[in-house]
Amino acid sequence: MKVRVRIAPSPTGEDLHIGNVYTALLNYVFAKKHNGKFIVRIEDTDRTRLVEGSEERILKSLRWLNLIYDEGPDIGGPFAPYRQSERLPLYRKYAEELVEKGNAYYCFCTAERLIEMRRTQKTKRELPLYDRLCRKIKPGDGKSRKEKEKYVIRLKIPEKGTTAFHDLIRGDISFENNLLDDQVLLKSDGFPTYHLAVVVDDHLMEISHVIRAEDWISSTPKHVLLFRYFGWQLPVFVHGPLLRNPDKSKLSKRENPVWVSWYKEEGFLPEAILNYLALMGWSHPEEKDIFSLEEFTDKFTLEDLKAVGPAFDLTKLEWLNGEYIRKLDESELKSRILNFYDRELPQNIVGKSVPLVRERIKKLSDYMPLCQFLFERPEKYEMDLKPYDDLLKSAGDRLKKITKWNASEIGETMVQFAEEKKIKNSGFFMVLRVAVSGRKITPPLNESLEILGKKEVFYRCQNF
RNA sequence: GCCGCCAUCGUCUAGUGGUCCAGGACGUCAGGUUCUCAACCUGAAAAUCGCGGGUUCGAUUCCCGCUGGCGGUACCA
Repeated sequence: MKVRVRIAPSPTGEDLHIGNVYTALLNYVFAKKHNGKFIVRIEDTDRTRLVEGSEERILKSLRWLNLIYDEGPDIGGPFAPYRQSERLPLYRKYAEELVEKGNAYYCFCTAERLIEMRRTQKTKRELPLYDRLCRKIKPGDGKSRKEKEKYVIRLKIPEKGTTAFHDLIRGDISFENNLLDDQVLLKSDGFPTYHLAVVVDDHLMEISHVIRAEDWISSTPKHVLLFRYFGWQLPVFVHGPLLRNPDKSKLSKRENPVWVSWYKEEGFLPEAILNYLALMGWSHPEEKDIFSLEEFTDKFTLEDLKAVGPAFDLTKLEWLNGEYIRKLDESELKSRILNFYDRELPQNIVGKSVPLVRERIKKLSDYMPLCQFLFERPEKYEMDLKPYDDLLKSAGDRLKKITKWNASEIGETMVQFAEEKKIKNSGFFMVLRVAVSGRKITPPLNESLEILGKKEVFYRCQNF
């Protein structure tokens, strides 16, 4: 079977949601593994929730993450367009076809009636389903009424029986038909609902595997019914776990950063994010925690995916990110840092500082707090330096005399100096550190002084 | 409420009838190293395998029930 999978983000948020990244990763990896196609389809059928620029940012984030898609709204493909708002006539056509076949019907109920209906259902403790009033309208009457009245098209759910489907990781799942709602397929604004659009497009785009999160399980029977009514072949359904907040609720922006842009701004590396996500619901056969996307692709199988919703743990992501930073070679890390801070930083200083910070930062954003003093003189000092005025000045004088300005010379000189002054190394180095950087936590001192240069160090020993 | 999915250390997970008084990783704690902080090394604590029944010579592993968590229940996706 030709493998074609898709992700279907809706442009209703600030950016790509990290939960969508997870689903995208599963789809991407599955496609790559089977030499299939990974497709992005934008599901922009809800005009009320549409967010300006969202689609653009979603696509940009996918690229940033290196989840490169083969077909999509901006790059086209054999089944274009890949934006549902540009496929409207299609959905109408198929919805009408269903009405024609008797598997769907026009509904003229107003929003007010539906609200009222649900209210009574609630008080009578009945199921909150559409009462199927318009299902009784004769087909001919429906056809003529729709010419002058606002209407939607609803799916006709069988009154009896069950609708079942097979999920690749959860097995057989079945639902009683009498618990299913006569779902709206075509809204009164002419846009399809997700349910219609997803089925039509998945079929038309020849999607072989529908890999999505588990919150779609309960609407899958409606999709199955649609596939059947149309006489189309069912894709393989795979419902992965839903990422959770620490309290185990569905991952939300209230409790967790969810937008990819946040992770980018925080200095997480795309490869670390993907590696971390790969650990959700799946584990490497050799119990490895760190592996590349290629290796993940090689070892991954959908069947091994667990159905439990894992909690998203930023702490572990940070650790993993640190591991990835340490694996980067110096020039690569240098350019990532330079890239991360859009403002102009002196390349040579960043380059020299890289070996000093590589083991000290977990995120790219950790760089500046640690290295700011290499670029500008400290404004504040985390320690009162008054008592050490003389000490620092004479240390400055001593440093000035060094002819070969390098870390080891500086180190030896300072150790000797501390000895002469009968101060403990650790105490002395701390005073010097704060004088030069303003901070108690810095990269190794000698190397930092080397980078700063003799003149600047001398200056900072005199002025604080 | 109803329907559905799920259930191993705090978190991510391994394991599947005996080799598991449950293994790894993050985190935590202690120690080592050290000019600070990291990194690194060593070690420790941490899961009566949600509870109760079965099946079995034997269940974390199979079955049932319960409980709990989560999801769905829209002219949102």
